[in-house]
Amino acid sequence: MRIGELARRTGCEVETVRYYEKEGLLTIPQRDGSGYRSYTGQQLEELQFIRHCRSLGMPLAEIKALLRFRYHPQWDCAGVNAILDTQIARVQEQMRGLQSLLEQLHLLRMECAHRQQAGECGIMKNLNQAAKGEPCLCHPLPEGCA
Amino acid sequence: MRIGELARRTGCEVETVRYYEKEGLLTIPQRDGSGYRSYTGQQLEELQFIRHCRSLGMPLAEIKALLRFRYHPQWDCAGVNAILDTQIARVQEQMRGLQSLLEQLHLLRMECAHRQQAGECGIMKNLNQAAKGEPCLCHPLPEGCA
DNA sequence: TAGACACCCTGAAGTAGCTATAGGGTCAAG
DNA sequence: CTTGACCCTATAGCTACTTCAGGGTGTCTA
Ligand SMILES: [Zn+2]
Ligand SMILES: [Zn+2]
Ligand SMILES: [Zn+2]
Ligand SMILES: [Zn+2]
Repeated sequence: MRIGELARRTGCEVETVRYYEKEGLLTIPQRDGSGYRSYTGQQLEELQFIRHCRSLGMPLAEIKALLRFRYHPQWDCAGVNAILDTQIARVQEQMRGLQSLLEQLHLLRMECAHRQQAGECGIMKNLNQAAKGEPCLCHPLPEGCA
Repeated sequence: MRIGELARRTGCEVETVRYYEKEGLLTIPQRDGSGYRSYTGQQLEELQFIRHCRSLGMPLAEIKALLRFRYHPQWDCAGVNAILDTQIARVQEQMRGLQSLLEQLHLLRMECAHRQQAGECGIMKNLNQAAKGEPCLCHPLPEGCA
């Protein structure tokens, strides 16, 4: 099959497929008489493997590593588990960051209940205070306001 | 003060300061006899305002908008509130995404309890199944596995 | 007076994972 | 013989920086 059909079947863009090839994730395909890429069912599976891992938020470098385990089923899977654990830790870390961000934003948002002049707006007042080095409501920690 | 002191006082890198200037966030500073940038207390506050907003996860375009409200205190603050609401919605959206990602990763991770050959590893088996278009444990939805 | 060192300058490239654009070739249908 | 759908390469753009190459400035010391 050609690149368009491959893309349609996997739900990803043609440019993305070419990008994965350039990045060394997808096996280099054969070319037909017109110089068009020609893919096999193997490569369709390979691309679906990649997209599935991407949907789990994994970076391309780690997907590359997982593909190597796919091609070497006799290898010890400890590396696979490690990749998963790393990814879980990364996602947890990001969630912690977003959680505290959300709390800060909520605190800040509550400073303005109704429309008024920006100079009187509790949000702007708070941001301007913080700019002067004074304490702010959104970062009520001892050393806050990075 | 020169750029190094400004950077030290705000805890950001010299290159970041020059970057903000290039992006039109920081007021263009005076230059001294040697062509070095020379900053005032006003600009220190401006930079601290920017860094504070960045610590709330706001993109530079929205910080630019907030800076305009800072310089126009007579404007209606509805735009300020809208920026905050947008940012809160964005963070909530990201958290929802990460939350479901985390659940999927946990389900997948549980497929392998001990070291073995990658070909026998429950994680790899699951990923390979998904690559063939078969249902996977990490995406147990009707249409899952994007 | 020469060298060392800390600081400053510009401009360009690199990061992640694509997406989009420019400028062209291939092929079947009408 | 032209239209349209598809394909190709190479390059730039996106975010928010960081890093690097190559060079200038200013002060202190030997
Ligand atoms: Zn307000
Ligand atoms: Zn704050
Ligand atoms: Zn395993
Ligand atoms: Zn899945």
